[in-house]
Amino acid sequence: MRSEDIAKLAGVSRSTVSRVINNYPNVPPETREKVLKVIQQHHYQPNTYARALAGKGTNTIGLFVVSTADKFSTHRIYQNNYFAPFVESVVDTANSLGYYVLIHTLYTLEDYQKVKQACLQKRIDGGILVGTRKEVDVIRELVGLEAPIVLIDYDIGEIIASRLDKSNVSVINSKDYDGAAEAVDYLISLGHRKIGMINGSVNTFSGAERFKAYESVLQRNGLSVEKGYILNGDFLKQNAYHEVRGLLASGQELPTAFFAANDDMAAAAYEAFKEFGLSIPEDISIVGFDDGPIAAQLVPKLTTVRVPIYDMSKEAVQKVVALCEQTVTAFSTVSFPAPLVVRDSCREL
Amino acid sequence: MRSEDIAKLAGVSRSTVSRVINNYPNVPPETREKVLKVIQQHHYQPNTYARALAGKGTNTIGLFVVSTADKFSTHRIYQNNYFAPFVESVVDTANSLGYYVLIHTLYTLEDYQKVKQACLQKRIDGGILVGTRKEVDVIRELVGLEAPIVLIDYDIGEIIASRLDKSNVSVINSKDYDGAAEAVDYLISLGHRKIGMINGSVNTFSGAERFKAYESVLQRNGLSVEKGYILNGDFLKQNAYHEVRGLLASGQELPTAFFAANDDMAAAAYEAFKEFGLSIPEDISIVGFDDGPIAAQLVPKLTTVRVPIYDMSKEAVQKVVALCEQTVTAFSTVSFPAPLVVRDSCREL
DNA sequence: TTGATTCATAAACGCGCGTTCAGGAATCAG
DNA sequence: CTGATTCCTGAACGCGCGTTTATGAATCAA
Repeated sequence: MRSEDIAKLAGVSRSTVSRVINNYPNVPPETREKVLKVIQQHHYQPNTYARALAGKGTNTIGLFVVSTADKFSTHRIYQNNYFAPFVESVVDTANSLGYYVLIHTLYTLEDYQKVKQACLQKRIDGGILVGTRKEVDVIRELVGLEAPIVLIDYDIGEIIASRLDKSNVSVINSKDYDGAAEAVDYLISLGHRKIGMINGSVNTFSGAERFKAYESVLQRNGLSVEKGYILNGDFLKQNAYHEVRGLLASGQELPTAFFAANDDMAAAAYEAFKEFGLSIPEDISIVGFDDGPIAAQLVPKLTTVRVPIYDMSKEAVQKVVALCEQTVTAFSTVSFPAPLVVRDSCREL
Repeated sequence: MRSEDIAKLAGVSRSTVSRVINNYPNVPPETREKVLKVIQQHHYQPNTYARALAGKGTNTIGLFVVSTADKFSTHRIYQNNYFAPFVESVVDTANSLGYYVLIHTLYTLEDYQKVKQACLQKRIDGGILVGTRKEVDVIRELVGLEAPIVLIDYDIGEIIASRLDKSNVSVINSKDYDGAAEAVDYLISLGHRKIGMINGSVNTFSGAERFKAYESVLQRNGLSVEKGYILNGDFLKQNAYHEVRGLLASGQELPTAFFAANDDMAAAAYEAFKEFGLSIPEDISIVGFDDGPIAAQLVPKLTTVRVPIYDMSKEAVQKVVALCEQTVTAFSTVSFPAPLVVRDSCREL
């Protein structure tokens, strides 16, 4: 069923059908009614690609989720308590704005080319990237495309930032440094002096910021940063679990508190602690990051830093859509606050 | 950058460029090389929509995830231990076959129209639906479309099944009835006589099958089906939690074992039991369904029925892609086995 | 009644690409 | 050397739709 068929059935020309569909003003009510009726009856839907080709967009945005694990890993990222809400929220927001979401997972550095490809092919009107690694020079790769791009959780350099208004790249992130600093400050205020860290991937914006804050706050308070207390994780449960067990089994003196770079790894620590007979918060305190769904489900409830995932993803979609529809032309950087949420996983020493 | 630009730069006609891109045999090696070089240099990518319009597909499949919750609910479905792996696996499989995935969430009955729309608009070459409700007459809505459709977790009637080879609709599901029967049989074999059920949405294929099996097995063993022991959930944690608490607080005699229609609701029962001082499996036994990631993470590890989610979603994508590319023309129904995985959440009476 | 203006609509072009078809060059057989 | 064949390639058409432009009808003012 093409628009020409509709035109014939309605006794008008194809142009008129098109004008009706696109809400042109200069078509008399009766004609409009007549055409709409035929469209309804035959369940006509304009061909997206012909439409796109003729100049309309495609109402499709790309969502590119960067995995810290590799494709063959058993750590599945959409089970991750950070990405899952992102995906869901992006899809819902986009749908409610009449947009479709093309979802793609990025495992390797080469996979980033998929973003460029999708834009060059005009497959998407714009794109959102979540969890981009720092070593990828995304800016240079993506700048200059026609499609607007929003990077969630990324930090562009100062220089590039100053020219951002001319770029097609916007950035949305949370104030991870501040949130992490507040978390560590909180532990210190409770009397903790030996504080361990369970790191996320430090080659991501979030991973790096959270660790930097940890180091700085310790130093600012005259506490030493013990290498042995820093566990290297990757935001995923499994590795964190083994790292924590390793420390616990080593026999060395333990920290009295841990700061985990995300909730999943904190949950892994919960398990390891339990297996070694350590109870939270009596024997050991812990703070997480993200405030994803598991945070409040853990026993005891996890004190953590809240990342406003829904707000961020909503903002990202709205931004991309606005840029696609040119209701906005300025690109921007938006930082959401990341406050500490105190629950039951820390005790005063 | 259009193919005509490439043609000019390479000193050939647009037709030749097209032939190179689409791997036509009748173009001499040198010419091919020359054109490919220009394409590489200028990062040319053919416009997807022009391509689609000219007869090629779009290499895009739709993934429609049906939510049992409503859009404004706080129960987010992609955090659900059943859907998240599905989404991830579908995306990965599709990408590895060179396909893109358009993801959509279906909340209301009207939302099912989105599936038809996407097909009619030629936005997708084919579609996959997960978790379709029974009351939706999806068959009638979707049959007759040009695009192939795969329904995961659905049961088409016998009559329609016999004509399935002429239809565009295929079905993939797990043998939920058998799996559930095995689970309840197992509890009975351990000596349990009072077995409760935590139901999922019985308006879905899975929900209905699992409950039917529960009833049948009890009756076959001469056990009565106690209304009071049947809790009505919706596959989501929160409601199950309140239902279980309600039963525990009611003061009535408790079952010695529960069969939960999925792992998430079993996890909710874990919490409720713990709060009422009941330990698993000493005081009460429980079996779940799905064998999602949390099953083995729960303490004690959950005995559950394994649904081969990755296999099913992989099969679904391969099926759709094969149908899109017409390497296969027969539509089919595939049922995967759902075996009981015995862990630590049940004890012998 | 006539010229000027508005309004409704159809014809025509372009979006970028795949593919068919025909023509020209090159190769071959005779 | 000539006619037949093969090989290569460019022109032309169509995919379905948005939009511009032109045309003809209808309305208005004078």
